Amino acid sequence: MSITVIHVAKEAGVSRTTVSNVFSGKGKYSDETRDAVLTAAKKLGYKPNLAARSLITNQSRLIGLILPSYVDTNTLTNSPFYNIIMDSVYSVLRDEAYYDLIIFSVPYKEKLLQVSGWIDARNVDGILAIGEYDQNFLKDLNSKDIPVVLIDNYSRGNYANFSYVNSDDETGGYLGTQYLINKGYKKIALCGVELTGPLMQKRYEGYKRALKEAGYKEYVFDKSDTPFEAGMQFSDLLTAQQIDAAFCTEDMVAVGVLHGMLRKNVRIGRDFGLVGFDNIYIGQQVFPELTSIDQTIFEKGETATKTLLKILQKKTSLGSRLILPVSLVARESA
Amino acid sequence: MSITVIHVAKEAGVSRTTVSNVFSGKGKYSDETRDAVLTAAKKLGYKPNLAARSLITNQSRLIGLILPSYVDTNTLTNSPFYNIIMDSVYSVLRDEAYYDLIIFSVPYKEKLLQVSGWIDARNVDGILAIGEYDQNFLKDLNSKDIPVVLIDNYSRGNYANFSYVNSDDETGGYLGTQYLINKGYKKIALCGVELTGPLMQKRYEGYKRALKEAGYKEYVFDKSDTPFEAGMQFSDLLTAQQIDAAFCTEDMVAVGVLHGMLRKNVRIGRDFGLVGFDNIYIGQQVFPELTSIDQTIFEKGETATKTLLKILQKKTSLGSRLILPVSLVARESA
DNA sequence: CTGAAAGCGCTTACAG
DNA sequence: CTGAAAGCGCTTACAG
Repeated sequence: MSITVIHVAKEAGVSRTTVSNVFSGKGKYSDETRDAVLTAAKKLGYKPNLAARSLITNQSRLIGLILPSYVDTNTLTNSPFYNIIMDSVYSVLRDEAYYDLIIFSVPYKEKLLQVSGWIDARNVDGILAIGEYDQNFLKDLNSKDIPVVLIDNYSRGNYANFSYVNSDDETGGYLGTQYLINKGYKKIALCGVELTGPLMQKRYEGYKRALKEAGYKEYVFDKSDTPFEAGMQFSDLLTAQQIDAAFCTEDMVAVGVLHGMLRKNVRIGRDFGLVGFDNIYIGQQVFPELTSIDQTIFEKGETATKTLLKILQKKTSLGSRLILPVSLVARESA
Repeated sequence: MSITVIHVAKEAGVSRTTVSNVFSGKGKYSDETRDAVLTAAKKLGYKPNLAARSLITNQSRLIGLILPSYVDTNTLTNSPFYNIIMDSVYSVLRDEAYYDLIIFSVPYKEKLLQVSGWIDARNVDGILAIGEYDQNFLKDLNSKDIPVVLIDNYSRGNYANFSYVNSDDETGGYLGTQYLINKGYKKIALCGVELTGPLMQKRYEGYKRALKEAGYKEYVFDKSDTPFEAGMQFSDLLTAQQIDAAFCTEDMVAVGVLHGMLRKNVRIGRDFGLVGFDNIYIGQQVFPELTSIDQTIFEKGETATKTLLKILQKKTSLGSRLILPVSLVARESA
């Protein structure tokens, strides 16, 4: 037996309509009426039941966050990136409007259909999705008729319900590589994990452009492993081929390269130049500290969330494509 | 206009009661009936509306996860610990039962009341809470009449709806310190952040016990800062006082000490011994790698979630107090 | 197994 | 502003 509008109405001596109006901020009522309702509600410990409200308004006040994780189940553990995004999403949701966050992690491609079902069942109001997904899933998302904001997704196609927030990955690749060139390094490698993905391709393109301008040769190292492990293994290949600098497409790869190089007594920042991408905290915790491309992850998450909120509040329309600037943060590794 | 039980019933040629029974797995129906219902539902794209179901069953199939964060808003970003917990919670929820996860982060003490309201509004079925909270909030949680499983909470008191999952923190403190003693270090410091908290006190007690057995003197360093920053600053104090080893109550502090020491050209693992607590991944990513107390964080989250699920399924009762074992993982820093 | 009926707690027109 | 009424989509007895 929970406390409902009926009890509050009785206690406050008003109609349930008025109670409803006060709590939803709709309709008209005097200040005294509002106070009476609020006092009664407080006295009885009344909280509107969101499920009941959801049933009639067809709004759940729930935002779904979709995280990809094809490698293993430990998405958050292995990717500081996602943590920052979650923090930023949460900080906006908490401050700007009353929406709760519900997480849908996608560990295997086979689960995509299931995720789609979960979204329907919860009647989620809007979706935030990070990364790349296959076309069928995107088509499915788009067909749900709710706004979707994609972070770091480069898919093309006609998705009327999508908006996009990306970073200027190509410029990042260019800046990182150019920095190494300016520092005097000659044999500059690109190191990354699954470079075939569209996002990594952008960073790769930036690398190419900088090398081309300088007339340098490409050395590309790609591996399908956890970023840190891949980096460790790259360090063997890099020394074997007498490469003297590496631009890594993500910081965790750079941390792996750093670890491997230090183990070989290579003097990082002098005999070997290292630049990462992401500018996550671990880059400042390792020693020597990592030079990196800052992609303002927190702001990216904030921007995406605010975009979604604006669409939900009908203050803007769908279809925007934002590209956030990047910058180089020079530290000790190059 | 969404597809409801009525449409499915009509399509399958059965009653809505039967459709409901099939989807909830209750009542009796033949295999043919079930197939007919499922076929019709699939054809129409029917998904049960959880809000409607919730309204009548008074179950939301939602688990609330409460994370504390008094320092700043970036809970997840700064604490790899929480990420592992979230991954583990999610992995159990996904595999064992259909529950969705809804996150309630508590950035400021003033927001605790608000969190309480959110829990009520969403009619959450059960709660997972990490860390310490003030007594009023705990009392409030307990009064909600839903099961609560606390991780790393040492509060005493009569909370009928609580269950606890902890690690053997005292033993961890003992093992870490004893290891340094056995390695021949003489002046062994304890370094931590906000050591007055009950959890850190346990680790401190273990440190004390080991020192006492060896007849060594205590050197305690406590600071209220982010763990890494505190560690960096400890490194100055440690060298100034010619301490030759440190047991840190959390890995991130140890990483800070390590960074500071390396910057001073101290040979870690030889001239200075360093042991952390948590055994998070960063301990294997820094060089030299960190010796640490493994507190099986992932298993702790799994255990807590499974405990909650069992209580919800009435397969066990409330009030259990589990203490998970810890062990020392020797690496390079001591 | 079925079908009609009641009801979960709320919001939404609508006539006053 | 109020109050009676309908209805969101589901589940739950209950009589058959």
